[in-house]
Amino acid sequence: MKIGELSERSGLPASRIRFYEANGLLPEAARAPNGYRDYDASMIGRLRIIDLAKSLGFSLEEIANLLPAQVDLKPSCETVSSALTRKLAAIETHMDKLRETRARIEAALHFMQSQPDGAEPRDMSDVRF
Amino acid sequence: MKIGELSERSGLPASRIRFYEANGLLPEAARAPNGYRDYDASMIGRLRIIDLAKSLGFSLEEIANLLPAQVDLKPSCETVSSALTRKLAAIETHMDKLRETRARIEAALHFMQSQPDGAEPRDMSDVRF
DNA sequence: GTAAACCTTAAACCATAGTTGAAGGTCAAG
DNA sequence: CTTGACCTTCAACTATGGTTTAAGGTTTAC
Repeated sequence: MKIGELSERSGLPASRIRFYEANGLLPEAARAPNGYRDYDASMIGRLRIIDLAKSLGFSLEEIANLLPAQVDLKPSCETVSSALTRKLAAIETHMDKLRETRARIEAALHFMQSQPDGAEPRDMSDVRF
Repeated sequence: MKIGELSERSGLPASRIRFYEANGLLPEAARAPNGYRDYDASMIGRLRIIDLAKSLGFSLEEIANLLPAQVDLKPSCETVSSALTRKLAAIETHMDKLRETRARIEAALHFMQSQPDGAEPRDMSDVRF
């Protein structure tokens, strides 16, 4: 399969497939005698895994580290599990920050509501949230 | 007060103060006869409000829309309250997305654990999380 | 023979929030 | 009078991440 067909079958532009290869998310493609990339059908699955990982919040760099570029070297279940677990922890951290910001915004909102109607928000400069 | 003094008193580099003015976060500064910006003490408070808003997750563009550049035109409590309320809603939306991603990662993790030891993660391509 | 598909490399794009530099004007001290 | 500190404007650069496009050159297909 040439890159154009893989592109059609995967729904990704060929430029992106080349980019992923150049950045270690895909193994270096085998080449036909004319120099064209030559893929087998398993690449479609691999591209879907990449999409899945992206949608779970993994950066391309993380994905490249997780899916080794050597075709026959596959990540162990432990490698993947621990990456997922770490990503879970990162999400918790992120959510904690959002909760703290939410609390500060709520405090600001309550402060606004406790102020007389004509108060000037600029006076908030003395207030700490 | 010249920009250098405002810079010292506010803790922000003069370059940033000029940048804020150029981007509509601050009113156009009054000018001394020599062209130098001439500030009064209220600017310090205004800069602190900007810092506060940034720390609550408002972008510079949002802040510029919220704090009109005309010195004497001040946002009403309602304007500020509704901006805060909208930001709160945005945070909830964001947290919902994180919760969904977290659930999908957990599903992937459970799937991994249910797999035999030698299973190849690349086979996950058929699985939808 | 010409158009479409492929190749490479490099550069541009998007957004955000600035910082830095160049070229030049102004001001206080010694 | 001159040196250095400060001021002006405007443009270009920084960084991050993921793409996309452009330019220029083969190869294949009809």
